[in-house]
Amino acid sequence: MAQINPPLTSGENRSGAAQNILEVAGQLFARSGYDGVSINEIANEAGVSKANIFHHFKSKKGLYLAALNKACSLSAGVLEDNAVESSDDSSDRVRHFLSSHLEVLLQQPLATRLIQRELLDGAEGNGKELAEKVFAETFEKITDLVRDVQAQGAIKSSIDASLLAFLMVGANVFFFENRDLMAHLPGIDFAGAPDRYSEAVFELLAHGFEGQS
Amino acid sequence: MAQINPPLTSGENRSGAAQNILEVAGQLFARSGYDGVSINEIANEAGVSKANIFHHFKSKKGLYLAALNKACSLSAGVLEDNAVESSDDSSDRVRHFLSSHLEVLLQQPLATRLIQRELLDGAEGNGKELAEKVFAETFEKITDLVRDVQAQGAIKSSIDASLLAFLMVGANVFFFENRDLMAHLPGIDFAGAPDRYSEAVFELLAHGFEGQS
DNA sequence: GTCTATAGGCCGATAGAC
DNA sequence: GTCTATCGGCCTATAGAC
Repeated sequence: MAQINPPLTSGENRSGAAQNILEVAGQLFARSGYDGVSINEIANEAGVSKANIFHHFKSKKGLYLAALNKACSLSAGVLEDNAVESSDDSSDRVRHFLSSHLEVLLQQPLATRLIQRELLDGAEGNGKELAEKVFAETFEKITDLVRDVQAQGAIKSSIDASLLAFLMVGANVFFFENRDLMAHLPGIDFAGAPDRYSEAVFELLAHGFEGQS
Repeated sequence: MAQINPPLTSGENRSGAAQNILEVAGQLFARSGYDGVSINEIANEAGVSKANIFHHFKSKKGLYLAALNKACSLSAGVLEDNAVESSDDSSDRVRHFLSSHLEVLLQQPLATRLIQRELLDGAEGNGKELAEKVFAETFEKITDLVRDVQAQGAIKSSIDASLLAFLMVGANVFFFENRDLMAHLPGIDFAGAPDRYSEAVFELLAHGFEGQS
């Protein structure tokens, strides 16, 4: 299937110095947000001069968008091959998606955080559409998967596929966002254990909490 | 029951002008984050001079913390009376908590957003502990509720109460965070309908997606 | 309590040498 | 491509009149 939109660059066309700047900028933007980082800080951390940054990127916003672009490219690309392919028996595909989606989020915490941050405070017209596209694509992918499994009869036909997809993505994103906070909450035994979390979420979503077992 | 910690002030002890400043600051900080708002902007929006802000609040950070404090007070207080009290039959309490918790989030979008933002990018040592306390208290409240209902037999004993509580809070927070984005996603019919969302989430969590119904 | 005026510093961005 | 030096502006915060 051909790419329709211009491919996200993710920075591999740039010189070594530019790549270094881009990576450092991504880290700092993910940590502190666009307004919370100065070009000076990026320059110091990257070991280059401020002017050099403006040589490789036309403005602070341009640098930020390049970093966001790279993050979106990373985040969208990995899920592609990982989660939809396991064409075993039907309901295992849902289980597999849940765990590998969370794995993707956790393996690229900076990219995930940058995208989450952009969804939270992105001003309309900057990179927000980019982040929203990544979100929408993930969401549609899993909705399709749910509908597929549903057609095979392993998910009740009365279930709203969009809702189930939304809850699955939400469960994973919420885990990612609060993984540090969870660690010092009492009585949570899945805090540092995403695999156990994924499995427990699947069991709960599959069978529900009502009953006597 | 006596308050142990010093009560969150929520701003009602302040003069009219100070309250006005505090409210405007809360709105702008919620929208753009701490670094994304200047004292000048707050002063203009509030119709006072910059110096007047520093008369009522000792610093920008002090103003921010006051706004965060107010938001935490609002967010923690409302849930108190609203959700745990309905002592009807057991599993209805879970349903009721789900919908009224979401209602609280949506009725105070600025406070909710300010707290969510602080959880995302708060530097350790500013107001992050405050926001974490609000989160932790909500979480413990619902965990207790789940355990309670579980003891009455309406929730399987095999379910991890912490996990169910985590998922419920997460489902609501995720809805809140993405309610604007959802509106232009295809195939979501619960986008502008939190009540329908709450009910559907309850049904799914209660009975699961597996089966033939 | 509220204002105008201003201090002192860091900001994003540019000029120009090498 | 990389640097030093610098510009004009906006920032937080303060001084001091009223």
